Amino acid sequence: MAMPPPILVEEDSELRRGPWTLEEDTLLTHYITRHGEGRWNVLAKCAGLKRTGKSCRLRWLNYLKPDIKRGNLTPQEQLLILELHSKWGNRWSKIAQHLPGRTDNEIKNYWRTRVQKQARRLNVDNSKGFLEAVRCLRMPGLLQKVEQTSSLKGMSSQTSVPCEFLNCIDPSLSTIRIPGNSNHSSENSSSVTCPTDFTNIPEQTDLTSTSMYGQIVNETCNVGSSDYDTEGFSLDSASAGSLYEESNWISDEMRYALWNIDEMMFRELD
DNA sequence: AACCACGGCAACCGCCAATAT
DNA sequence: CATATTGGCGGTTGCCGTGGT
Repeated sequence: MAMPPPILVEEDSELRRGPWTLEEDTLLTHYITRHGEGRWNVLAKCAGLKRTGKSCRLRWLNYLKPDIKRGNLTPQEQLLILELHSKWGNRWSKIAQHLPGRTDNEIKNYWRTRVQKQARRLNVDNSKGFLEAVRCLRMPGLLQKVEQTSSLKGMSSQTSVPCEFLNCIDPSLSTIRIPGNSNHSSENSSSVTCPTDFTNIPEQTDLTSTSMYGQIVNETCNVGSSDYDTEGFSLDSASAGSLYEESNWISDEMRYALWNIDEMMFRELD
């Protein structure tokens, strides 16, 4: 494969920069497969790569590592990102620890390109107002979409999504009931269980069962060692919908923009 | 068909903390 | 203990594909 001309960097005579070639990827992958990762500067030299150790590390962690998950973020993952960002801010690596297979870079890009863009359109000075708006208005629609995807896949109607968002509707709310698919649901609604307290999320959260490879989890979702389960009272779909529609503290303009977010996020799933 | 604007994302940069010497 | 090196993180840049005109 023809390599693009290397960009000369001071001190190092021939360090390459820019997009990685297939040949470089192969070299890096084979080397790490045989020798493991770490000692990136040494690794770069030994692998025969004319790259900085940093560059190799980044390429491996963000692209080549076998367990990297590809494709659009699932609704569950999107919810989790919104939630964790509201809790931790721009701690991308920390947030990424809770989304198996997703990299901090990917989450950061998602946030900047999708979420912040909407914040700008809303003319909301970033975090608080916008996040509150997202929390209270996006939630029911997104939950419905989660339910739809699980229905389409013929899986259990019981879908779990961690959602402190619901606290903005009612702090004691942990379960929101949304319309179920009559094909597989014994009743007319199915429940989405959410933790009432998201502040105690364990450092190592395994959401593999909920989001890895696009699966929707049955029953409750395992977050760390404890299952989040129904606690408190339920909100039926009509109530959720009306809350969505009747949040009168928010402007029409903001509501419109938030609906656009729904469109944007849901389109990815269709 | 050509041009332009925009969005998404891979890759880089700069800083800082941890670790090695 | 001081300094150098390495690794990790968040912010930013720039390329490329796509859609609109």
